[in-house]
Parts: sequence; C-alpha cells; structure tokens
Amino acid sequence: MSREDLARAFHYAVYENVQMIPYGHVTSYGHIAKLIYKPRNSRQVGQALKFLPQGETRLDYPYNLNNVPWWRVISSSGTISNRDHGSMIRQVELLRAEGVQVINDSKIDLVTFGWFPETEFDEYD
DNA sequence: CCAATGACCTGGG
DNA sequence: TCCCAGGCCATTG
Repeated sequence: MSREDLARAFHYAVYENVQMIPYGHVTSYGHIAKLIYKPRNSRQVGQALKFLPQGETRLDYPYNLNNVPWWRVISSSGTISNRDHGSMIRQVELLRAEGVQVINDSKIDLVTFGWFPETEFDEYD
C-alpha cells in the first residue's frame, strides 16, 4: 500500500465520520480524529477537509465529496478555525442556515450545538 | 534529507 | 476567560 493510498484511506474515514454529524450540530477536528482511532491526528483531519470542493465539483476523486458537511467541523475551543477568509465566511453562512448560532462570526456554544459521541479515546492518549 | 507549514489540542498562567 | 508554549504529525518545498 502506497503512501498515497494510506492518505486517501484516511481521508475517506474522515469524510464518512463527518457525514454522521447531525444537521444543526458541530463537532471538533480532534473528535473526528478519535472516531477514526487516530486521536493524535487532528491536524490531518483539517488537511483532509481541504480537499473538499468549495464550489466546483471534483471528478478526480472516487468519492462523493459533495455530500460532506465540512462546515460542521470546528476547533475544540468552539471557534471557526483560521484559514482563507472566503471559506470561513461560507462556513458561518452554512451554519446559520441550519440554525446554529455563531457569535461574533466565529464562536459557537458547544454545550448547545456540540455533538461528541463516546469513543475509546476519551482521554487524549 | 531537513526545515517549514498547517481548517489542531491541552495545560498552565 | 484569554493567550501561549509545547506537543503533535502528514505534507510540502
């Protein structure tokens, strides 16, 4: 198995779990990492989400990337993570459209809107 | 090969 | 509550 295959498998695992986040809820990069049994790879969860289409459809990936609600993934501190301005704005719009309150265009109350199902890695380690 | 770079996380101050 | 240092690790140049 090549390095690319491993990376792709990781991406698929991320996408499948992101699809489980209920409408109107959010979870963290770190929690997705725990769900795929890679509790130390929260940064790589973020890397995987970068491959998702922002606007146009990608046909070079054997996976329905248009079905992945990437906007429901935020940082464990409850804030929209920094990156290019455009997609941050879009994330806020998409969240508000499904009823999630976003304070100051960046902060979300995880007690109200968080989705953090139990995992085997509830302690970071 | 090595250094820099992230859509990150936690604990301490 | 906010901020930061240190840890983390795949990817990129």
